[in-house]
Order: sequence, then structure tokens, then C-alpha cells
Amino acid sequence: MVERQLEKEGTDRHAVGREEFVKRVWEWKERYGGTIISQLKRLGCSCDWERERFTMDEGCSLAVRTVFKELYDEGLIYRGKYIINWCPRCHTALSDIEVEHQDKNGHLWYIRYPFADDPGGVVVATTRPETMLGDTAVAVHPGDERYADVMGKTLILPLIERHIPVITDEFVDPAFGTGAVKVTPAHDPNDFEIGLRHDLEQVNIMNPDGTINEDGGSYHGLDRYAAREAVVADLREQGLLEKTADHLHAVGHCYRCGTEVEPYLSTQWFVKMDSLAREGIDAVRDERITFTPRRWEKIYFDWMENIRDWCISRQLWWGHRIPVWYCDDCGQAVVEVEQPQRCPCGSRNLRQDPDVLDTWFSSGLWPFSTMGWPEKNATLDVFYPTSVLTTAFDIIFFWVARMIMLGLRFIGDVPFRDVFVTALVRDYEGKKMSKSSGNVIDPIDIIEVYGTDALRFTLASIAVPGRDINLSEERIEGNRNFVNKLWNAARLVLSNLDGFEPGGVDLSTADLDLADRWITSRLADMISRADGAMDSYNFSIAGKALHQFFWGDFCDWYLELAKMRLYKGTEEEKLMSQAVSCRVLECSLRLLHPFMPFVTEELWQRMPGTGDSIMLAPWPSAQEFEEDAEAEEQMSFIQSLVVAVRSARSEHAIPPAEKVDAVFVCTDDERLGILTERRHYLETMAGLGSVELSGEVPEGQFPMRAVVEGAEAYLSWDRGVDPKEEIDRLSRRLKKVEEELERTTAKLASDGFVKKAPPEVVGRERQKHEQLLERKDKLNHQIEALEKRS
RNA sequence: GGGCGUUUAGCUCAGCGGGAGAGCGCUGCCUUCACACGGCAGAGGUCGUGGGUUCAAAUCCCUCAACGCCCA
Repeated sequence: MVERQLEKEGTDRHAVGREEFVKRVWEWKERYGGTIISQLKRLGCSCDWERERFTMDEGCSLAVRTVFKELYDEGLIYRGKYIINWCPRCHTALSDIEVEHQDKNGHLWYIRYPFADDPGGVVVATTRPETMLGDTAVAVHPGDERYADVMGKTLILPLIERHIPVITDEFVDPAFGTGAVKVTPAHDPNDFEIGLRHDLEQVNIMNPDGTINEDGGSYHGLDRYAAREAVVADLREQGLLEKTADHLHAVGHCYRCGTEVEPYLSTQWFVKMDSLAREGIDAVRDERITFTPRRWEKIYFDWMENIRDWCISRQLWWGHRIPVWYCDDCGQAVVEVEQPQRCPCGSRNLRQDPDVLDTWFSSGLWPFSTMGWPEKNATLDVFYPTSVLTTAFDIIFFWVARMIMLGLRFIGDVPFRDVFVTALVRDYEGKKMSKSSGNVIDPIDIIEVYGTDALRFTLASIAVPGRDINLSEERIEGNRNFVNKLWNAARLVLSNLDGFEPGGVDLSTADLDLADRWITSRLADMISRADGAMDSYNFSIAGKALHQFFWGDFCDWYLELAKMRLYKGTEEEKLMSQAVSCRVLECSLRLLHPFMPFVTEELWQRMPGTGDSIMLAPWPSAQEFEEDAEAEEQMSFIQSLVVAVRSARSEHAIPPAEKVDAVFVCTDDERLGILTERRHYLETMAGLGSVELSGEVPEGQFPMRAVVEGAEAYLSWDRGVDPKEEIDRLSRRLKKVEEELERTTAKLASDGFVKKAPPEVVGRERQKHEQLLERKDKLNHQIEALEKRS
């Protein structure tokens, strides 16, 4: 960012100098570094802010120097001249993973290299003709018979006129191009390896800025792209360009600035990876560390098993300076944690290595450098290892793998137990958000419109492990409505607490109403589902369970029924209802708190008998509530009748305020008893006038009818209902029942099913079949009765 | 080239061996004393294609197709 700023000012870091540049980066950091922290705070993240750290802090710096020295003394850090990835714009080396590959349409140029002594020559194919200026051999596969007679011959490198040998190497793919490849040890990683095997000269033809140097002959001074055109033009003129073909190939780009990366021969510092990687692999293989979802472990293994030494030096000015000093007098390199005063040879002429370390080198130490390491201390003892690291997949290589390796090496234990790989938040079309495509959603903007609670609940409830999130505003809006629902439900509960004393009712011994027992049981069930989901990082399932419980059970049924007792009940009924409402609401708030921290805190503190902060309240346990199968079954029976009546009313467009008269018929005494006891539930929830309960089908008109499991409803409305419409309505229901019956009949008729399926599955199917038969029968009777009368 | 993921209601996605689901959108009714950012009811799907395993497949295996991602 600072470099971009300088560019706008028409200057660059070389012009302002190292000291000034570093000063400006610090200024930038002071001004904008707080952005992410303030975003986290707006999101309601309850971190221990006193422990906030920055990678360039002095403590981290000491850890970095200590690690460097230890690894150096052990021989795991070394300096050498190798092919690295070079960014000609940043003027620095990059590690392998800092290079991003993109497929590009290029060309494959076929170039003839003439023999030195004979007529003819060898044709090589290349995607980068300009690098031929640095060629020091041509290679073919040793088994390639086409080239059997040219192996060992000498060629003349066109344009440069250098004599180069034809060598054989297993690496060459006979199927690619002509089967003969040019070898440029200083400008291609594979050629570099070939060069070492065959002791070839390494001719570097490029300057650090990507222009051709004096070893590039007449092309000296041209940049690499201009040089390519010039080389191709000259070859064509000399008749050495055999042909040009279109070719798609991957081109590496700098992950910071996007410039095409140049494989470049230079002296850099490296970390030997094999032993570190092996320990890192073992830690995951024997499950001292577990990834969620598990499939990321495979990605981790693939990378760790094919890892190459890590180039850690950067020719940048911002970062931890490499703790190496070179003696001007004896040439020795001195590696120390603190700046040495003199060289072991006695000289005081020491110069520190100008390079800095890869930022991921210091980041890799984060789990312990932030806890005061290398000093032994209580923080480290208590908090290392941490329980879970949450991150996105694109950071597994950069950071997670390195934290694991360095943690194991320096602390002797894994830095964390679980690695939870979160989904990536993409835009509504599933595109990765990026500044260049302008589809970035700033969480702060969303928060301004919908609130943090809605955003958090949305992210959590669509976070399914292993799947990316397409974030759309509609979805957030829906959850903003849920926050609103929560607020209003709480308002209802809190505004009806006259005479209520927290703790005044002992719910464990109280004589609870059916609705109370039912909601408590539902709550217990929801808690255990949510708990299980959270344990396995299934936030989506947990969020849905909470949403369904709170809106679908608590608001739509429990509170509607509670109103009856709150507004018109006896003093005792009112108290009971207040107590249960409060208890369920309070518990819901605690469960919802991780998803919606702000609204739950606000409401919780308004509730009677709660403490200072919901953040300090214990997590609810399903054991606090009783699962009550009987209450659930009775309630669901009543619900089905209510829904049946409401359907009939709605489909005949009877206004909600109008009362409907009903006779409910149950042949089963127990069910009849339930209805008798809870007739007021039916009255309130279904909008009924006169209600009669009976063991027998009633005489009379009853133009609306309904069948549910175990009961029938006969309804009439004083303003009349068209019997024809009712016949149609019931026939539609009948059709559905008959369709389902066909399926169950076929299933039960199958010998294989009855014999081989588990008995409980067959039993369930039989029961379902019986119920469908009963419903079909009753619907038929009802339709017939209506037809007779019309 | 190697690997991974996705394909289910108009849209966004859950479900991953025994009853096709949610949210949004849509249709109808409702200014009911917490909430119209609401209530009630409803329409809508041969679960990408073609095979296989199984008594049973959206769910497991294989083929293909489309889209996306990672690595080389």
C-alpha cells in the first residue's frame, strides 16, 4: 500500500530511501492497522484485546531472531545460489506459494539450432524464446531414438553463436514439442536441475528489473517482452524459426502485485523443510491435530509431502531484518540474536544482511511468540496449545502448516488441536470477492443497514462445513426480521410480568399446563440438537434448530397460548405462564447469544433476576429441562386439529375474526379426554365459537369437515359455506391420501421389503398404511354425506 | 495433466440409505390488544445424464455432462 502511495506521488521506495520508507510504513500501520480490529469489534468478537499483538513488535522480533539462530546453528537454515521466483517489480525473491499460476494463451516457438560441424540441426520448442540467450545445452530423452545419432554433438546457439552440447536427461518429455528442449540453467527451475546434473554453465542474462544484461549480446537493455519480439524477429529473418503454434500454458504471477514472475538465479536464505515437514505430517496423521472438514488434511499432506526448501529472504525493506552480519575483513558470516560488536576475527567492520525475512516466517511463530517465548512463562504454560484455530483454506500452506512445523520444533507440542477451515464468503453469484471486480461486501456497510446480529446469524446459519457461502442481502434481511421477532417476543413477555417474582415459582415441582410441559420438552430437544451441531462445527444446523424452535414453537404456539392465561387466566395460571415464558426466553437468549451477541445481551439484562452480563452466564444444558413425550404427542394432536380447522376456514375465505362452530369427534376415549381438557386451546387457536366434543358423528348440516389422525372435525359457519366447494376441497385431500396409499400398499406387498427390511421400518410403514386407510375411509364418508345433502 | 467440490421448488441452499425440506420470492385472506421486519392458509420439485448395488437410492458405486476451485 505504501509503495502504491509513493507511486501516486511520482516516486518509489528507492528514491525515498530505506529509513524514510520504513518510517512511512509505520505511519500507515498506525493509521490503518486498526481497521481490522475495529471491524472485529463491530462484529462483536469478544477477544482479550489486552493481548493484541503485531508481528513487528519487539517480542515477536526477539522470537524471530532466536528461531533463526537456532535453525542456522542446526544447519536447517542455509544460504545458497539457487533458482528462485523473482518479482521484477518488487525486486525481491518470493517463495513457491507466493506465486500464483494463471493459464495464458501463448505460443510455442520451434527454433532450429544448427550443428557446429555438420549441415542440419536440432529443432527445439520453447514458450520463452528470449531465454535462449542463456542456453548452455539442448537436452533429449536418453531413450528417444529419433535423436540417437545427435546425442553428444555440438550445436551453435543462434544469435549468440555459443557452442553448446546435446545432452541426454531423463527429465525430458519426448512427447512435448519436438522432444528436444533448450536448457537455460539460470532461468528455469527444471533446467537448473539438469544443469547441476550435467555440470553446465549458468548464464544469467537478466538484470533484477527484468531487462536483458550485457550477457544477452545485442539485446542488452531491452526488457524481457521486447527482447522476446526482437529474438523471434531475428530468428525468422535468419530462417531458423521453423514454426509457431498457439499454446496454453501456466504463467506465474506475484501474489502481491500481479507481475509475471521470473525464475531467477540468485543468492538467498533457505529453510530445509524435510525434517520439519515430516514432523508436521506425523502430527496430523496420528490425529494430534484434526482438520474440519477432514478432506483438508489431504490437501495438507499433498503439500507437505512435496514441499521444497523454503526461500525466506526478501529484498524488501519492511519486515524482520535477517540477523546475519558479514565481516568486511575476513568475509565470515556471523549469526546472532543480538547485534554483535565484533567478528570472531576481531574486526569491528560488520555489516548486517540488507534483506528481511518472509512475513510468514514470523507469522509461523505466532502461537508462541505472542505468548512471550523464548522466555518460559505462565501464559505459555496455560494457553499453549490452544484448542482450535479457525481459518480459511487459502491460508493452510502459508500459515497453518508453518505454525504446526515451527510449534512442534520449538515448543515440542502442536500449537492447536483442531483446525476449523471456514467457508469463504463469496458474493451472491458465488464469485470470490475482490477489489478489482468491485463485488466486495464490507461487513460494516451491512452492519449499518441490518445490524451485527443479523449478519452474524446469517453467516452462521449458512455456514455448512466444506462449502462456500454466497452472501446475499435478501438472506440477511430475513434474519434481520428474526432479530426483530426476538425483540418483539421479549417485549410481550417482559410487558406482562406484573406481580411476578423471579424464583417465586419452583418449576420442577409446579403443576404445569400442557403447553408449559410441551415447550419445555421442545426446548430440551432443541438444546441437545444445537449442542451436537456446535460440537461438530455445524453452525448451520444449530442456527436452524434455534430459529425453528423460537419462531415456530415458542412464538407461533406457546406465546399465543400463553396470552390466554396472561390476559384472562387466574392469578396462579398467570404466574405459571410468566415463569415458564421467562425461563424459556432467558434460556433462548443464552443459546442465541453466540449468534446475536448484542440484542441478546440487551434483552437479557432487562429480564428479572439475571446477572451483570449474558457473556458470563453458563451455557444451557438439555438436562435442565424435562423431555416429555406424552406432552409432545398430545400437543401435536391438538396442533393437527387446529391446522385442519384453520385450513378449512382459510380455503373458504372465512375472515379470521369470524367464529366457527365445531363438533370434534373422537372414538378413542383417551383422545376425547385430551380434547375435553384442552378445549380452550382449540377455541383460541382455531377461532371457534361453540365447541362440542363427542364420541359419535353428529347429526346436522356441518358444511365443513376435516379428518386428522384420531379425530374428525365438523364445522359450520352462520354465514354459510358452499357445499360444492367443500366437496372439491375434501376430494383434493382424498386424492393425496390415495396417492400415498398406493405407495405404502406397493411397499407392503413386496415380499423383499417385509422380509428383509428392519422390523421397525416395516412396522412404521404398516402404521402409516393403517392411518391412511382410516383417513381415506372417513374422507369418503364425509364427501358422500355432503353429496347426499346438496 | 493430477486432485477436489458443486449440480434438489422461481432464487439461495439444507438433507446424504427407509415419510422430498428451509429461507426468500409467489398466490389468497387478515390494519386480531409483541411483532405488517407481522399472522394464517396455500401453490410449486420425474433431487444434472445414463448405468449398477440393494427389499429400498436425492442419499452408496461407476460413466458422462456443465460449472467452480486447488496443485503442476
